[in-house]
Amino acid sequence: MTDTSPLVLVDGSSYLYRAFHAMSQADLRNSSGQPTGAVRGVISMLRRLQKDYPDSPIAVVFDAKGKTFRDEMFAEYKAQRPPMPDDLRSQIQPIHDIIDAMGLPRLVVDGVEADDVIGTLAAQAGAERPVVVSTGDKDMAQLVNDHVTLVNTMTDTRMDVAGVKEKFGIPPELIIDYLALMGDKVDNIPGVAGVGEKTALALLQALGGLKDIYQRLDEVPSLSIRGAKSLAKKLEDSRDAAMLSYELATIKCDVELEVSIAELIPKAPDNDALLALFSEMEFRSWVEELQGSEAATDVESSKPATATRYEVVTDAEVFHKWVERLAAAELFAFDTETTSLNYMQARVVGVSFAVEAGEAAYVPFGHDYIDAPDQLSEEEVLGALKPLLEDADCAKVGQNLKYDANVLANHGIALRGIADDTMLQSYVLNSTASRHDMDTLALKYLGETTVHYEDIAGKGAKQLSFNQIALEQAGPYAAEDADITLRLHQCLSPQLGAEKGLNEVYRNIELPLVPVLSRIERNGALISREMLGKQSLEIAEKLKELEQQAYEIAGGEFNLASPKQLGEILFERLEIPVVKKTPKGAPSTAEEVLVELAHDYPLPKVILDYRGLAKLKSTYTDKLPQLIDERTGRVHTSYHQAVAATGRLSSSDPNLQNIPIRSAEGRRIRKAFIAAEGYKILAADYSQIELRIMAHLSRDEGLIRAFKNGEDIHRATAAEVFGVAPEDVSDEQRRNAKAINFGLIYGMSAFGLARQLHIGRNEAQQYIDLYFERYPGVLRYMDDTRALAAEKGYVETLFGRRLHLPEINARNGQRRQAAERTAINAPMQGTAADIIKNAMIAVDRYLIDENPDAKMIMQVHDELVLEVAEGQLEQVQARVVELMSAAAELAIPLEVGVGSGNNWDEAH
DNA sequence: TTCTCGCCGTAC
DNA sequence: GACGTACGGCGAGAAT
Repeated sequence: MTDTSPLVLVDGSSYLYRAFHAMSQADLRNSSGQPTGAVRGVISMLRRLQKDYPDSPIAVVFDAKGKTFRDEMFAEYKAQRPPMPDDLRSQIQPIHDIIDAMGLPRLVVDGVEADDVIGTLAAQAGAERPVVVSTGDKDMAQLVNDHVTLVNTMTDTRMDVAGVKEKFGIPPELIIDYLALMGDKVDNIPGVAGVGEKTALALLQALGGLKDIYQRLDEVPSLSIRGAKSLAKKLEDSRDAAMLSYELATIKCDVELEVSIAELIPKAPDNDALLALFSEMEFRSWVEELQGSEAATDVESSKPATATRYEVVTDAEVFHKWVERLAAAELFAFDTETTSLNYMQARVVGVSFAVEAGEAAYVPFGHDYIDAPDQLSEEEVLGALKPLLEDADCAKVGQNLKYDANVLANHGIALRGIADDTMLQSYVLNSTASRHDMDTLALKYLGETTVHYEDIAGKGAKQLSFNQIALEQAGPYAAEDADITLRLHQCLSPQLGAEKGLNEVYRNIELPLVPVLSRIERNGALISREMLGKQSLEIAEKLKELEQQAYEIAGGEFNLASPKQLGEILFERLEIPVVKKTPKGAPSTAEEVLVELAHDYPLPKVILDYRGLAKLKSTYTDKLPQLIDERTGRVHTSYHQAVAATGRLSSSDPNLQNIPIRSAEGRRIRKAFIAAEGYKILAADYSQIELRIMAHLSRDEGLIRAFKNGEDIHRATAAEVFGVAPEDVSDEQRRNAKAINFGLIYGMSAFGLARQLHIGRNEAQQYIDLYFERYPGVLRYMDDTRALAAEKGYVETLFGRRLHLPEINARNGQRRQAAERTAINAPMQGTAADIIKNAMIAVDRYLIDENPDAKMIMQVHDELVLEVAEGQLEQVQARVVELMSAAAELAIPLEVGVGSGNNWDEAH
């Protein structure tokens, strides 16, 4: 604890109301119906404050029950306030309990309001130490001075003296006068009748405080204020009310308190109590966090926090000492700082390292703000590091090293020797956790609050790039990244090592995939700007026509892209019956609804066509060309390896995994994914991989037989379910069987199937019953999976990847059922993901070892896309199919379909 | 002007 | 309400 850590005073009552109203839309409740929104809001705000001011004394202040001195002063004070809603009242006790368990001092003083307690404590702190008042109440601005700042933790805004002047147009000293003139409807402070915000401000700016205004009443009529003539009389009439309002609005700063600031030190949290309270409220992520960090906090409390030694290295001798140290180390953590998040454009401007926990260095070489100190040169730093970074035997750990590998490649450095990646360690340990970024992991596993990038770089339009950040700030931030990475590694490696299956997924699949993905990303996909541009223009023409048609039918113009406006036109003006509603109760205009309405009305068809084309244009034909890299002429997606809970990759900027294929106009976009001169696009995809996995996992004889015989699986299913010979299966029967097959993979219910097939629920249930009768192994597998999930709390893929299902035993039926559906789907989707990842590693190794003129350019869940020199097409194609088929040993063959052509569409 | 949320639609 | 996993564009309303 230092003397300069600010005293933090939290206006609990103001947050209580604000959180309640902010969260009321969502109507959060736990499964026993207890409302929890305000609890969550208030507690998350306190957690943020704790993180922001870890060493500060703190008080969380609430209004006392019963009358206050203001009520004695003015009987009508706050008389207009409606009684506290029951849903809020019932949340107060839990909030108090949680605050106590968090170890935070909680204050309630009879006869006064929270504001007054806060004002008094702020006054007591005086100039001794800075005070931060956390509140959502603007009235508190009167407390602001050189030592006191206001923070609204819900909106993350701060207000100091200058901030008050900016926001209100007057200094803090005049805030009470301002409130007295204006009055306050909510608190029933009368103010001066007829004076609102504008007039109050003008008066204060022209004449000074309330007393001055009343002394200079004669000057009022000549002021250039609207209604100045009658204003003096209004003021005169309300003189008493104004004086009373002034008293009411004044925060009392001399309340007698039984505690002193020195006593406002947070205690260690009672984690057991917290766990029970969070569990009761069903705050899942906080429960998880507590459970995950138990080990960490235990360790922490038993020994003092390690002091950190972070240095900025600008001296050649010191730098080379570090390099020697890195070379001699068994393992080191490192991180690059760069100019951009775009890995193709980013330049490295500094590198940080850590060898021992708590100690780290940042070596800048590209910071170029005004008056930046002298730094070592890029050549000297990267030149000395290159041998280490490229040495496969020199073990390194990082957080999301794919990014570092990509940017180092921009400097001609090929990163090797990736011993561990903490992001992937965290992901494999618990893929259900929502984020695996370093800040989150540091808090979760180390109990450390890290410096956030936004803290030092700002945010929004005025965000600085890293090379513009002063070394005083950049150094500790960058060094901390390396230090935290190393410490995370020390924490996560043993956890992973203790789980054989998880460790294998991590070692054999995720880690080796990193350099493979890096290469695919950097290879990029060649797309034709011309073709997409032409398509955009043509679509624009068609959209214009459709728009005109829509206006004619609707009898007026409206925004076709607005579901709200469209809903009004369709269901109010045209009086078309509402088929379905959105979860929020608005009439749905979703595709399936419009398709149905299109039978009977002309407008829905036009809207459907419009939407389809507008989507293609904005998301694809307009957007993709913007993402072409200037130098390579290609688009370079980012594959995310720690996002999808099932183990799949995801892709963004651009997302290459949802390029259209189902419509002709959509396929035109695939035609724009072309091969370079002399090359062809090769696309290889697994056929029915998830159903094959289901056959393998369930060991169902019928399903296995069908796949072994190479049958058309949907036709075979139809033959079984509908009791006809395979050759007699009608198109409709096959279509229905296909829907059943997909539905099974997704854990679909009879209701879902009925909706999909537009049949009755009973009929759908009959299909499902028949299916399970014909494929009893599948039924057994599904039952077993649900049971196992409920018992263990997770499900596994064939390769041992785990997916945690915290809600599998939820009392809330809807949530539990959702978890059960995930339990059914995840082993199949996840095993498929494991398999194609294995295949990618194998194909990559083949491309490197045998060096054909070919490269992988895309992965789309069950498909690999390569760009291959024409002369080597057949050879590469054969090998890719072979390697993909051999990526897993199942009870049935893994069939791979393959095609090639001048573009992605032709390759299908 | 910028941010967040809901809705919708694309892929596998 | 009711079918799993993603990403992303747009409108609308809130915050600024």
